[in-house]
Amino acid sequence: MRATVKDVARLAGVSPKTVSNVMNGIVPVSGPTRFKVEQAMAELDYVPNLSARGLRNGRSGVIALALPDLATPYSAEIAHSVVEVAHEQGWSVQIEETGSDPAREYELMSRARSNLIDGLILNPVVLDESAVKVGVSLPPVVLLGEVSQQLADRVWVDSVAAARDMTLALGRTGRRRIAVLGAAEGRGSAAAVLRTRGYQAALRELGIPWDGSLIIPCEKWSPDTAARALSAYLDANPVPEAIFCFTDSMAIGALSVLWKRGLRVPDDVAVAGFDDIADAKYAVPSLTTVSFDKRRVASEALRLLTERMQDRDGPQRVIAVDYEVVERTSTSA
Amino acid sequence: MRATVKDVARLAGVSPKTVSNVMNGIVPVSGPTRFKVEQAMAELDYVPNLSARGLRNGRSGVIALALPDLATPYSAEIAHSVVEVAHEQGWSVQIEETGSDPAREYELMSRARSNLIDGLILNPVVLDESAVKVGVSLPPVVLLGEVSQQLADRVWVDSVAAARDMTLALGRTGRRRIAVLGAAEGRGSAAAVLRTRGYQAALRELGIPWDGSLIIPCEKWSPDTAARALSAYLDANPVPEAIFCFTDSMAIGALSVLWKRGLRVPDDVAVAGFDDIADAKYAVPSLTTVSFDKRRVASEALRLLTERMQDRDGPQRVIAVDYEVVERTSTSA
DNA sequence: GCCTCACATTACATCGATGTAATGTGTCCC
DNA sequence: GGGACACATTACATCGATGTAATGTGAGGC
Repeated sequence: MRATVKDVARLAGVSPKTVSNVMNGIVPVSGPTRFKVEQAMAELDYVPNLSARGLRNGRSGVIALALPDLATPYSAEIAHSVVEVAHEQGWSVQIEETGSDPAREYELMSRARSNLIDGLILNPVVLDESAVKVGVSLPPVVLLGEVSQQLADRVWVDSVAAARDMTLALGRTGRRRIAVLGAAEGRGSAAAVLRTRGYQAALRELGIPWDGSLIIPCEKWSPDTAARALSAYLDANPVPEAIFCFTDSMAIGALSVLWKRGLRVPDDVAVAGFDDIADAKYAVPSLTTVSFDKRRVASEALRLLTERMQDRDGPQRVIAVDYEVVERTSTSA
Repeated sequence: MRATVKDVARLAGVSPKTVSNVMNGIVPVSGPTRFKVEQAMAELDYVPNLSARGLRNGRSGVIALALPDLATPYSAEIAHSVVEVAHEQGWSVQIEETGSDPAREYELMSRARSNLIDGLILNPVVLDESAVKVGVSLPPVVLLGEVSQQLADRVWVDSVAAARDMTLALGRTGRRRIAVLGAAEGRGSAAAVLRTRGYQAALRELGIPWDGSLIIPCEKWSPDTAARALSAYLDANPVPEAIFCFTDSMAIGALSVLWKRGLRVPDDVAVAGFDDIADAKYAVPSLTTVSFDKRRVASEALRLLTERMQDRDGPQRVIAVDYEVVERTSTSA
């Protein structure tokens, strides 16, 4: 049987509350007593029961992180950063996958209200108006990424500006027939809409007329679907001078397709991505992309979240994380 | 204030226990009563407090998954599968990173004993003798991957056989100067030792004499370190006919280095990996690798874990997951 | 020697859900 | 009509840690 505070107290010859005081360190405990208690804890190999503590305190020390799909490198890197930063601050992280399913996002909200979780960092995909209902008593929530409505605290990278900068960078290398892969077709994700918007803005600045045939839609932002979409596109259209993929994962799929077709990157066509995942640097050829500090995203998200736990009714805040266009071989002139 | 069973009971005009009975469905509840209770729950937007339930039941419905580094594609895919399978069975997953640090593995064990977690799936790196102490009352644990000692239930892929098969496959394409990248130098990870052993076995079968200069050590199994290690190696040694990388991540680093040096894959040198991560198929050129079903790994691990929770003293079990050598462009003749 | 004051420690209640054992409410049968 | 029996429901205790308020213990001052 597991030892409890009671057992420790009995062995140390003190009351349970004193044991608790030793652990928490808020109420002062005299030296000798503390020593006795600590020895008893060690002897019994005492581990506090966090369910009981959570029940009593109303806090569990666990936050949830909800991502669309952990297997994608982008999500994985974000998860890595969040887990790392959270651990440094004494939090545990429970991971949930939403699979782009709004129902899961609802489910998570109620899970977060079940007191096993003190807060939620949510990277929504379809969300927008769906899950985060206004008026319902929400747990502390921080959103990651682009969301059209302002529903909760949020950490993001300015997709419009970044996509614009990337398109301008492609333009500077002299390429004019710049395609985008992953654009929003009808109601797409917020990120797709915004990145498309930045792309359009850049075209205007570059004096390049809008050409709808350079918009390559792609429903899922994975290498598989990107590869299929690009392949189908190339079957029916001339090769663009550049392809701006809305994520690095898609760019990796694109590079693979281009290579298989004997098209040389960057000589025949330039390729750019977004996110700067770890493998971008090791793509063949190394991938030009929009880079930002994922650890910073994680630490800002956690900061907003913990501050929100303190002050449930404070004003909503939005943190924009800096980005940078990193030009590598895949777009060299 | 959050509603509790008491509030629901009052509104429904029944006792708290009846509310509990409705939720759990073990004790029968008459139709009308059940209806009243359900309506009261809906009206109050009742969400059960899982800390309290966990305290009472001794189970939290949460398992922990500990991986060396979530950001690596391999870990990410495993995490994805575990989270997915666990969710299907009603479990939540708390993720921890060990960063190859045995201290973290200890910490996890005690965390798992703190009742916030019902069990632990651990992918150890250095572990071996370190963390899982015999004789200490352990929580239910399932180990993933290669471990030299038999300490707990385990799910693995037979690294010796797989490495042997891969090496034989490389030999069949006529290549004889087969290097390995990531081999164990001194006390390496269990996987490194076993894969090296399989490689050696294959060489003997192929009648290729052992050549120590073809062993390229690499302390961390990341693209970065692999790229650096291979680069340094190529500065000082002739180009091998094939490079068997002990993980796909390393292979991706290797492909990048080879491409930068103008060495053509597979014409000048073949490259093979291990794990069949999602990007292997989209590498340039597509990567030959050892493939296995990660979802199967996850479901077997979860099965062993839940069965272990039922029967803490049952015999230890080991599940070997099938693998397959998938030959892609990077090793074609 | 007595009273005060500070401080460490204790007894008890509490967090919310649920198992146990007892109570209540019917139905069925002789 | 009365007794037995099934079944739904209830009162109470419990899981383990901790806040509250009260108690105990000592030192220090007159």
